[in-house]
Amino acid sequence: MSTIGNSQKGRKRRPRSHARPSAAAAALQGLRGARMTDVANLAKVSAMTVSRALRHPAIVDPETLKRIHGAIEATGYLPNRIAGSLASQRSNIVGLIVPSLRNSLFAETVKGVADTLGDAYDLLIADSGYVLDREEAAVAAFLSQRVCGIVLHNTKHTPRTRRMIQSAAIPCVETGNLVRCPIDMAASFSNHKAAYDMTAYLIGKGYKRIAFVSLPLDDNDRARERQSGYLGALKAHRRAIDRNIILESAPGLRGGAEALIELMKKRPRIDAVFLTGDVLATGALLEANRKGWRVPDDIAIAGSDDNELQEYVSPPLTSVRFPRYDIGCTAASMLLKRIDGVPSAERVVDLGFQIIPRAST
Amino acid sequence: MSTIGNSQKGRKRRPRSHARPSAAAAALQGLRGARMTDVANLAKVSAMTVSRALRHPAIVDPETLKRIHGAIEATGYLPNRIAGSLASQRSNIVGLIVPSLRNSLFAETVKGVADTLGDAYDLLIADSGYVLDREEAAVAAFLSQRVCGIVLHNTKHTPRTRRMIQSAAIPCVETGNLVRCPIDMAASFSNHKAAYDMTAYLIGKGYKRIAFVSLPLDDNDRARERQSGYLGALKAHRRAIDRNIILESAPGLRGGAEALIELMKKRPRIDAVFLTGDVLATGALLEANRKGWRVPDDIAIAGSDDNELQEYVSPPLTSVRFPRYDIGCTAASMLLKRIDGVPSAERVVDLGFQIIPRAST
DNA sequence: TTGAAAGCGATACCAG
DNA sequence: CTGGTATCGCTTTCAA
Repeated sequence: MSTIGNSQKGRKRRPRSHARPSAAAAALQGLRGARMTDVANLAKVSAMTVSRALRHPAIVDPETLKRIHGAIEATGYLPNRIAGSLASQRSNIVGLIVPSLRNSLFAETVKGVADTLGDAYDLLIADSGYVLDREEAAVAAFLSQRVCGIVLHNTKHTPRTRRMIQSAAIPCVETGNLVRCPIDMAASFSNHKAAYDMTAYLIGKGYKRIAFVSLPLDDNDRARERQSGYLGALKAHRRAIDRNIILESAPGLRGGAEALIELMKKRPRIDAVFLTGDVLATGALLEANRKGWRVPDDIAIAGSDDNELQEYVSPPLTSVRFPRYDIGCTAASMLLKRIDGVPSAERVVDLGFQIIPRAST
Repeated sequence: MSTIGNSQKGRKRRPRSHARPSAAAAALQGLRGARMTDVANLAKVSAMTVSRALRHPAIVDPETLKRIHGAIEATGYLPNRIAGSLASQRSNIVGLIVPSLRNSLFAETVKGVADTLGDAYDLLIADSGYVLDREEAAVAAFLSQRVCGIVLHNTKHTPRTRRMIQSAAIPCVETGNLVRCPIDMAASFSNHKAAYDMTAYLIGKGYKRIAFVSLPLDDNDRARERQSGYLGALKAHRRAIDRNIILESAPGLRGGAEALIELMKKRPRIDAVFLTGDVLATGALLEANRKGWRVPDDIAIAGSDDNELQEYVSPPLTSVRFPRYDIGCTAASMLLKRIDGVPSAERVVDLGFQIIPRAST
């Protein structure tokens, strides 16, 4: 019957070790590690009511709500989502895997996803380094973390990756290429068609010998699609295909510059180059400027993945614009719809692309 | 006494709704949602032994281990880290907050963190949009998620942000600027000194009227530090300070281009500009090229955050190089050390920077 | 080297 | 509108 207070009810148990760094300090600050029960005791309600106050405030008495919020404030309570997720069997974490965190292309998509997810969801990110096995490992890690959805940039996967995601039965959107048979859903554009259209555009402008440069095709389904789009356009227009002017290049400005140099050395008769991927086209253009090769008179240059830089160089680059930010937004919103149980319209969404003609061709 | 099998022991309970999408299908595939108990039953051991097999294989009998791995394979078991984290009171998720996911500067640091964390930790990422209140919200979300450590790019925070992190008592590294009093730890370089040194370098090259352009100082401690470094160098060299040639610019190539135009219009007598932040310097250089202003004869241009592009434009840009990738690596490794209980050496690590003189000055 | 029991902190369900 | 109770799936502890 002490008159000291009823603090008894609040803190009991915790017999396992878990040594909290000084219960005294915690009490002093009234902050460290308050649990829902602590809030409940302070507000003279049950933990359940606190839980409701947080999740469905509308069905809680306004007065009660006020007391609870006061208690939350006083204790510095931060809900434990680990416990919440375990109990409710649902998490609010979305996983995203890109081939490279460095590449600012992907940053656009990441930003679209993050913006669309908003405050209600958190974003787990991993980098597959363009390696399928690393993607698989990241997927396994994410599934262990029980993410509520996955966004993959890659559209080529190991069998186990597909199996794991399908078994987990969580929504998944692939964004790197418009695939016919997605694991689950896809939001993207057709790399094949983009390359086809750009090549056709160059042919239409009257260029006779058009070279093609991309990143290495190995494990890179996007690059592969683009090369096949280029080849398709040549065939459709009955142009000869010359394997000598089809290159795979290292990434970076230097990669593009070196590719151009090689092409000009080997086959001076080419009159146009389409460099797709990374910043290859910009690298080539800057190199042409340095060498004094006139663009487009000596050599026309077209790029892809349009950005502010391609618009600002001289001459500005003809390019294909991909809606990467929108793709991120769309991917996230497809995920959210599924999570919210909205009957899904389409599983594969084509966001298209746009050829931007400029002075370099 | 059925002779059908002992599958009885495996699947019982689960009376709450949680309707798993068809237990039959699950059984068929033998995959969906196996729990540790299921693995244990199949391997004829207790769940505890499975747990040990996963976490401390060395202390489990090799034969037992083999059976357990077989069972894991057969069931497609993926450990549930939510449950694991709740039980062990520790998570393996690190949280990272950058001002902008779009900016490739930050991508370097993100990559450094991700690479260093390796497979044992997952990375939660948020974007504060350069707004302190959004940083605070992200920190609250991360703490709710019970991250085991936090990396912040910002070094200016709301009081509540600091309080939350300190109360949570988890390791935290700030990376955007070398702060004297970090919340916990810091790994960075001095923005002040970098700007000071670059300004002094320009003075040493004989430039008389040096303009300064940065991103808006508002809520941006890095930009603030850089401006003060510039001012400090001018003072130290007894140069007059002219507020008319100190600009805050919008980001992007366009921002840099417009800043240069404004400076040339207003004060044609300036002979050098130091543009720091984003891609401002590159934008200015490209604009100078377009306008036919000779660099460095008409106007010298220096930048910061050196990258491949600054090296490739003509003339190549004098710049300051920041070790952003290393900063990410260092930040992550400081976090890991603390998590592993390694007695921490220094709380603040200065990674330095490097002035790269090129033809633009 | 292995197992049984008791939590971790929240939520679902049902009763009041 | 509110509370009691039984889990969620794993790890800690302690005993065998």
